[in-house]
Amino acid sequence: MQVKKEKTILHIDGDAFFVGVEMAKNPKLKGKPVVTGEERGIVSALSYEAKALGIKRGMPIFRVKRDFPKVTILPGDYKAYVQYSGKMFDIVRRYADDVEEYSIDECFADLTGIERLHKMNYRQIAEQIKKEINDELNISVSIGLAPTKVLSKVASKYVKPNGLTIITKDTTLDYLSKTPIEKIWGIGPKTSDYLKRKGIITAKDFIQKNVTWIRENLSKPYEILWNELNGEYLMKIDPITKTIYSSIQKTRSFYPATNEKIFLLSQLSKHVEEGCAKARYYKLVPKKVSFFLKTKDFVINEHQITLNSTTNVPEILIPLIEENFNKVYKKNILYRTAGVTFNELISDDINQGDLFGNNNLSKKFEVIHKQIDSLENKFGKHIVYLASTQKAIKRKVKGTDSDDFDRDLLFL
DNA sequence: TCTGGGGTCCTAGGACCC
DNA sequence: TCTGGGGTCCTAGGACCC
Repeated sequence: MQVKKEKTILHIDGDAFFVGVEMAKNPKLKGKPVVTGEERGIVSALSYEAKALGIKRGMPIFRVKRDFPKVTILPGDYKAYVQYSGKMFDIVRRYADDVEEYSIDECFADLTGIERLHKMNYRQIAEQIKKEINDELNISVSIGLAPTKVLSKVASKYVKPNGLTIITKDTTLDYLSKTPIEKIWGIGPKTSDYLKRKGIITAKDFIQKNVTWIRENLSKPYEILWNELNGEYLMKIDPITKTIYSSIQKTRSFYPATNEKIFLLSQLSKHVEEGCAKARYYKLVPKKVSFFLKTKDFVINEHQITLNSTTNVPEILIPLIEENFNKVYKKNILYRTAGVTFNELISDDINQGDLFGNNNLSKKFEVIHKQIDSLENKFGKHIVYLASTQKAIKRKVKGTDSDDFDRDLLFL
């Protein structure tokens, strides 16, 4: 019988990543309470010092200003975060060939078998990676090392910030007995409630169930999770850098909630324009487009449209949404969010058009939009937009970028 | 978690086919 | 005629993630 060689998977998680980068950019902020998210009106990331004061993610910025006047409030600098993220992953690639960029501040890497090459054991390699990230980028990360991806996520979370935790076959049970089931990657509120009702409180309780019980009570993804927690490597590292989206979504909430049809339609119109711009940027076209309204009570009403010809041109998509608007809209209900999603994106090059003759029109608009895109590149976002979007740009909306206003407008 | 915005993947059930 | 078994494709919707 062949014995499978145990894997060593590394997981790195940035510590309060966005503010970590802000502190690296401006070291004077180190050790101070700092939050980002000013431009959105809610806290999107916060330093450990800010956390200690009782500030939470999602807290309105005005409350932070009012209740914690000493806290530094910064707008998000997404470009910088992407840069730091890339540099962090590159440092990991000095040691491992297979690195999966999981999110802006997290990656997995397969370290299996590289000890000899680097003349260090796994702990030393992880320490070295951490040191290089600290020294070169001036940000702090937490690292987990374990035989599977799911266990490595448990490990990296176990000590934070600036932690390094190693879980082996022998110590798995011990760590999992101290990990509440809802902390496991892939087990959300619904499933953890369900499991708790069945008496499963910790991750150890979970892995001690037998496989038959898992199959009878849960769906397939949870069986994979169960195996991973039991040390069986099933979720592979996927080193392909994902530049291709399978969907693009644009949404915005507003306050107060409203049932004003014109306003909701113009919000959707704006989202379609932005979604189309993003799709064009990545040379993608959707096969399906859906839009939704979310009520004041957080109920989502959605409608999906299958396009008979793929297009990323708003002049074609917006009328379709207008036609179908009443399928989600009810007169007497107040809405708080509107959004648009482009589904089943395919590459623009293989977009062969259709048999219905829409394609020529689409192509004409495409030419115009390419020119607008390059104008916006030069002069900034929202210098040109459709008249149907006007209402969305003009009305002051909570959470809308302030630079949407007071621009010279050019109607199409 | 009193709830922002952008994503991925899985599943149940219906339509349709032989 | 209302009666099989089995397969595929599509859709809506749920659950989860950062």
